[in-house]
Order: sequence, then structure tokens, then C-alpha cells
Amino acid sequence: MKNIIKDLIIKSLSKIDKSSNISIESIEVSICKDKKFGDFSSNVSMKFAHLYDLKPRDLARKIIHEIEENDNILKIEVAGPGFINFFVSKNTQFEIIEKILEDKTSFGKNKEGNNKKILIEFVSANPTGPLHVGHGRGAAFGDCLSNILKENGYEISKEYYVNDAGKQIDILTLSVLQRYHELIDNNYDFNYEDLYKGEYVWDIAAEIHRKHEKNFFIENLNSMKINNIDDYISSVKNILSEKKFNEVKNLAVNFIQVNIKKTLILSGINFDSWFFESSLLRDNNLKKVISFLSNNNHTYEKDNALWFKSQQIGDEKDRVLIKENKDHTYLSTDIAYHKNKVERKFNKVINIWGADHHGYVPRIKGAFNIFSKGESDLIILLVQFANLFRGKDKISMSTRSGNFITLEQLLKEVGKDATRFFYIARKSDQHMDFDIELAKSNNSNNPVYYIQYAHARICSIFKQSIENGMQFSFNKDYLELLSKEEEMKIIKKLSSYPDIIKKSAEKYEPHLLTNYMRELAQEIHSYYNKFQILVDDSKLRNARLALIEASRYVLKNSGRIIGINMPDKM
RNA sequence: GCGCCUGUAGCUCAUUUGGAUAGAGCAUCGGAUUUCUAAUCCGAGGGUAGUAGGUUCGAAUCCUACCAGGCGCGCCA
Repeated sequence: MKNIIKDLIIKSLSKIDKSSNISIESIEVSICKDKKFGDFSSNVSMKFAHLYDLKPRDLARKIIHEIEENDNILKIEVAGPGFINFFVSKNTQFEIIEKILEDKTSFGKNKEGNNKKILIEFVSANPTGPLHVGHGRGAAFGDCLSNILKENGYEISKEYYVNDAGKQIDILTLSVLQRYHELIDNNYDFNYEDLYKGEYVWDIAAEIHRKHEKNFFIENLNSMKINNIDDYISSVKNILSEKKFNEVKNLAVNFIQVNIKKTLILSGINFDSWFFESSLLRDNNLKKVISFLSNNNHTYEKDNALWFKSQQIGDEKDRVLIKENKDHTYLSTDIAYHKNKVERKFNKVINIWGADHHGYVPRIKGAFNIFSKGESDLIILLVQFANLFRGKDKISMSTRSGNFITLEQLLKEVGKDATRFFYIARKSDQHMDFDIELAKSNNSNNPVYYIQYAHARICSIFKQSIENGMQFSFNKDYLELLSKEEEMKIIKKLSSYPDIIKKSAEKYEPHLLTNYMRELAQEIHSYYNKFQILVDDSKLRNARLALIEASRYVLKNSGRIIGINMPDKM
């Protein structure tokens, strides 16, 4: 209907001025929230009045004067500063119910994406410990966004980048070895502060001890002089041998990764691919990328280090790629990773990062553009941290000390549905407070139960209808019996669902969908309380059943996208 | 100090890419179950949109300054 109106406006405009070159994309038509302004409204006359050298209201009048007759439109008015308001016939509005009942679970899908390929990378937490609640928001956001983009006809690949190389992993390995030695001989107690101290480190050490016994034991580790963590790492590597150190490393990383995957599955998230940082270091991959940059004049040498000319591609300053000690920096592998992303020929690449990485955005975007040469877009979406509350009490966390709530604990305590819903119910770039008590509560305070209850209620009515021998049978001719204000409100809400799907994809904002679900649920509850659905008049009854059945599909579909269950019974 | 993000009701947040009278929930107060699930509904109060300017038909939204908060500014990852 929106498109029909846009078309009418364009035609009218070209009648007023044959040379008009206003495109259909620039015509805005929106669904009115207040019914006194009609069903649809457009601001074209205010937007373009200056082009015609007219006052907005005068242009609006002209547009209306020239507009073609259309059976769907009852009347058109000029209002306020120059809005053109369209009043649509009821039968036209009822069409949406028919469409939903036809499309069922595919209602809302569109082909905007045109099967374009998108790589979306998210979570990508270092495998140095279990996922904690801080990772949860990015995880839920990335997964919901993926679902939304799929709904819009994009082909999505979800990827997790595993930082399985580098210093943090060495520190993890060392932490595990430390606990391992303590397990074997409790005289070993070298509490070095940089090491990971979470419970899970004990678990890994215990497993290694169980499987490999004293295979990695170093007799005099206790007496080793420790100046700094780097020396410590290299000494242990030397004594134990690089091979054995790597063996422990692999065992540790693998252990944690299994744990992370488990947590993600509990969150309802499946990744299509896992990309290992270590794969970038094999076969001289990284070297090739760096020589490519050097050959194309993107690097220079200074102070015995190799620098990336990141300033000329939008960064605040230049950055080091190869350190004085010949180690590569984190940035190097990240650039190599993004080169790889470009080579995989996606139409668009999306990264979801914690907001604390925002300073990192220009250099990666810059590097990406060097490789993609404009053939692909990199979009980096930042997700702010969530503060965790238990009622009024803020739960503070420190990661290194191991004193944090894991995502798994949260999922077990709150449940997958509420966890996902709460994480994405706010704009991602907005700080948010996550109240565990609220998410757990099963009363009206909790929007998840509120929405699910609306769905369950509808199911319950259908169950009742069957028990009472009032089986639903759809006949579109009965729909005109829907005349109550509440009914028309719900119809209007249902009509706007496809727009919400489209918009939440365009803006990368899943929270639009959670807001929508809440609003729809509210209208359903109000309607339910005010009117009897299962009335004796079978025509009216079937019309009402059609309305709530359509609502049910929309709830079900949006629930599928958000990743929350819509129960038939509660 | 420099850069990025944010500031909306007592609290948590929306506001359909600049639209019409800024809306929900919680909390507070008052009401509704002989009727399809009260995990629900109906009603009331509550606002100088951080402050001050600017841009235009029109600003919570865009620009500038200031105030307040978060984050980032390593040859760390």
C-alpha cells in the first residue's frame, strides 16, 4: 500500500511539473500513529516545496488535486504544516490479515538483500577463559542481527575469530602449568600476578594431569627467578621444550574452546566457521601480507621496527607491525585476517566489537580498504558493555582475578529467552543495565513473559474453540465485521511488521523488533480483556479468530528472529 | 590533554533516519476476575529532552560552545 501511495504521489508531481526528477526513493510515506491523521501520511510537500517555489500547504493541495483516483483510498487531506494524509478503505487494511494467514511463518521476509553475501564476525573472545556476561551482549546482538539480515534475504556466514596465538595464550599455558605443578606437589606455590586465576585453570590442569601424569613436570621450576612475564614464558619454553609447551597450549585452548562452544549452544548460537589466528602464521601467510603492504608503499622502517602508515588511511598515527624484537604485533595478524576476509569475496563484512575497541576502528577499516579497493564494505558495529545488577546491587567483576559471572551461569539462572531478549532490547551503542532479578521474574515486570503470555493466550483460545466445537474457518468476507478501535489498531500494527524487519536490518538495530513485540503483545492483551473472541455469531467469531491468528504468526516469527521460544501454554 | 560514544519522567529506556500534542514499562496511587489463563486489563499523577546559542516551514534528532558520565589514546592483546 505504501508503494501504491508513493507511486500516486510521483505521478501527481510529474503532472504538476513535467521536468520533475524526484525519485521514488526520496518519497517518504509513513504509517500514522494517530488515526486522526489517517492511515498513511507523507511529508513530500514540505520536503520539496522549495523546488516548486510554493508554500508546503499549497504544494500539498496541488498534489491532491492532481492525484489519480484509487479504489483503496477514501480521502486525502492536507494537515498541519503540509502533511498529506491518506485515509485507506477498511477492506484494503484487512488484506494484511489474509496475507499473513497465507504466508504464515514466512510473513515479514523480503528480498531486499538479494542473496548478497555477508560475513558477520562476533564474540571472538580470546580462548583464555570461559565467556562471561560481558561477552553475552555481543553474542546475542550478533546472532539476532544475523537472523534479521537473513529475514531480509541476505546470505549470512557467522564467524568466530579465535585468538589462539600470541602472548595471552602463552600466559594461559603458563597459568595451567603452574596449577599443574601445584597439583603434583603442593610445595609449588609461585603466585605470579599476571597469571590467570580462575577456577577453570585448575580444571584444565587437572585434566592434563589425569591424561598425561608427570609428562610436563619441571623439577626445579619453583626456584626459577622471575623478572617479567616474557622471560618467564621463554624460560619455561626452553626447559620444557617448545614442543611440549605447545602441547599444553593446545590442550588448554581446546579445553576452553569446547567450553565456549557449549555456552554458545546454550545461548542458541551456532557459528558457521571458526577462524584461527594460528592459521595466519602458517605457510608464511603473515609475511606475505606484510610484504604486500611494503611493496605498495604502506610501510616504512624506523627505530628497528616496521611501521604501518596508518595515519594516511585515517588513523591518528602510524602503528608498528613488526617490533624491534622481530615479533609481530596483534595488528599485523588482524590485518592479515581482514585481507583474508576480502579474499573470500563477500559483498559486505560486519564486525561486532566491544565499544572499548573503538580506537581500533580507523586502522582496520583503512587496512580493509587497501585490500578491497571499494569492492566490499566493512561495517564495524560497537556494542557497549552491560552493567550487571541483582536488583539494586551492581555486580562488579574483574576478569584477571577470575572473579566474574560466566555467561553460562547467567543462562542457567535466567534462561536463554530472557537473556537474549534483555541483551538486545536496548540500542547496542547505548550503555545498559541488565537486572538479573528482573530477567528472572515471571510477572508483568518481565517483558519476555508478557510477550510469551500473549502468544500462549491466543493458543489457548484456539484450543478452547476446538473443545467447544467452534473450529476456526477463514473467510475474508467476514473480516469487515472487525470494526472496533482495538481491532483496527492491531491490524495497523500487523501492517507495520514488514517495515520493522526492513528497518532493523538497515539500521542494524534488533531492538526495534523487541519494542515492536512488546507493543503488539500489549495490544493483544488489551483486546483480549475488552472483547470476547469466541462469540456465538460465527462470522464475527471467525473474523476475530483470523485477527488473533495473524497476530500469533507475527509473534511467532519475531520470536524466531530474536531467538526466543513462543510457548503454546504457560 | 586529545579522540570517540552518551545525557529524554523518581528508575530503565523508546521516539519509525528532521515531522504533527516527546511515548512505554517499572515504581507510586486508585479501580477491574459468575465470562476464552489476573503471568492480564483500565485510570491518575509525573517533562525547560544536560545548559546556552545556531541552522529551517519544523529540532530530542543536524551544527557550535560549555557542563557531566563512559571508553580509548603501547614496539599490550
